[in-house]
Amino acid sequence: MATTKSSGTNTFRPFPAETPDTRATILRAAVSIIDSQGATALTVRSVAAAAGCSTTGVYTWFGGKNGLVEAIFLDGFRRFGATLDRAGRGAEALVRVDRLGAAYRRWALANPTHYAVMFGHAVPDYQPSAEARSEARATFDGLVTAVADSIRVGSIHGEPFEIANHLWAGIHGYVSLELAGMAFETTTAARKRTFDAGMRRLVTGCLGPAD
Amino acid sequence: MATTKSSGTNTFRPFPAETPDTRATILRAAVSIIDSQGATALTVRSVAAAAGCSTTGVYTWFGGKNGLVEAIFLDGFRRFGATLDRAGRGAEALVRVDRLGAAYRRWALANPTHYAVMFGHAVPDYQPSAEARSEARATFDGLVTAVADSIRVGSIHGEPFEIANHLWAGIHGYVSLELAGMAFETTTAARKRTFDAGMRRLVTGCLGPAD
DNA sequence: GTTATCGGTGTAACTTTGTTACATGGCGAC
DNA sequence: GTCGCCATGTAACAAAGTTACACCGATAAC
Repeated sequence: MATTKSSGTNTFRPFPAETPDTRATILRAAVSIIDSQGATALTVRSVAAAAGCSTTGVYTWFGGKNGLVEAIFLDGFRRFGATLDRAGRGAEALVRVDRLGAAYRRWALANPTHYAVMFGHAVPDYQPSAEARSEARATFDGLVTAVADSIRVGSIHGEPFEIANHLWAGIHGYVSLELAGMAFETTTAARKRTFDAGMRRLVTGCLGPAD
Repeated sequence: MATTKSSGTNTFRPFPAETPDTRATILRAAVSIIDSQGATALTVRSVAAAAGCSTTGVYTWFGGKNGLVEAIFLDGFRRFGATLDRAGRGAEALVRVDRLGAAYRRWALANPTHYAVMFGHAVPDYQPSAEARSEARATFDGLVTAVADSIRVGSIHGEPFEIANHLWAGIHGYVSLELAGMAFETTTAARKRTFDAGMRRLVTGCLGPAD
């Protein structure tokens, strides 16, 4: 039920690092498991064992497996958003778009299960709550506006928000198909070339007027 | 182990419709469950009950749940491919592309769980085998070449295969985000408008030279 | 005609996993 | 010092994938 209890009985904590912070420990263990062993290995028991607590701890701090997965979902979007923010700094308009696309693909390929939890149904039964989806979208609002701003000074015409959304959909499409094993290319180098060409094509489609 | 046993003891079957064909019955039941109740409800027991047999039947004909899901996977691509084939007939180049995109989105939204099994990890533990992925790609080879052919007579330049792949990725990106609840628009009408605009933008990106 | 073999079937059990009930213990409040 | 809260652990329950085993009917062999 109660999913956020970060401030427990210890109301005065001069050094927050001292507290065990069971919730963070469990979440770290869960992310570690899902990254290293996949979604199937993410069981309440395995998480509890890795976190050094009993299964009850997962229910105390996350309300159940769903709550834990939702925390993984949100954690993923925060990290993903931070990575994209870093990649999107400096450089000029169109270069920034290219870098964001490359960083997007790199992060997704490096964290395939995490990405699947965020955008697919990697964990059965789990559906992100409205709040979680909203926060996920908020993460992308940052990206979307960054892209839009970087684009506005370029040679692109059209509504910035719609263009950023279009780029997002296209990039996600390439990455999602590649992760699903549906890419036609057999080598990673070839897939990267295809992705890069796709990025150029996507941007090309945004150079003209909306229609 | 043995997944295909369509020819059993009855070597001579003057009227194939007479045979019970347990395998087809089980598969039909599974597809029905996954379409109407989602991936979570797809249990070996529920499928067996719906098919009017015991759980052993699923193991006899599909080798286990994985084999059953793989059959669903393949069945989905066959139906999906047939739908796209129907939608892509007649009409001229760019119109065909638009119709294919619309049919693609319509099928995916009408069969969300099935689509998730085919392109996401809707069922835990299941990973399509190499043969299944190959057959799925073969289904799309039909689409890809159809698109490429329909495009070749149009005003589009570039390698047909790459362009068709690009359109596929873009369409899948929009549809996949919409199915994940990540679309920014709140009404289905608005989402359709965004998708249509995206289709135009995707095609626009293919009008110029490759780079 | 009798018998052996093979393959599809059902029952029942085992294992894993999500979940919950209940008892315990530590900590602050009064 | 006592009470109450709440995080925790143990143990149990229910659901689901899987497997062992016995059964039965048809076909083939003799």
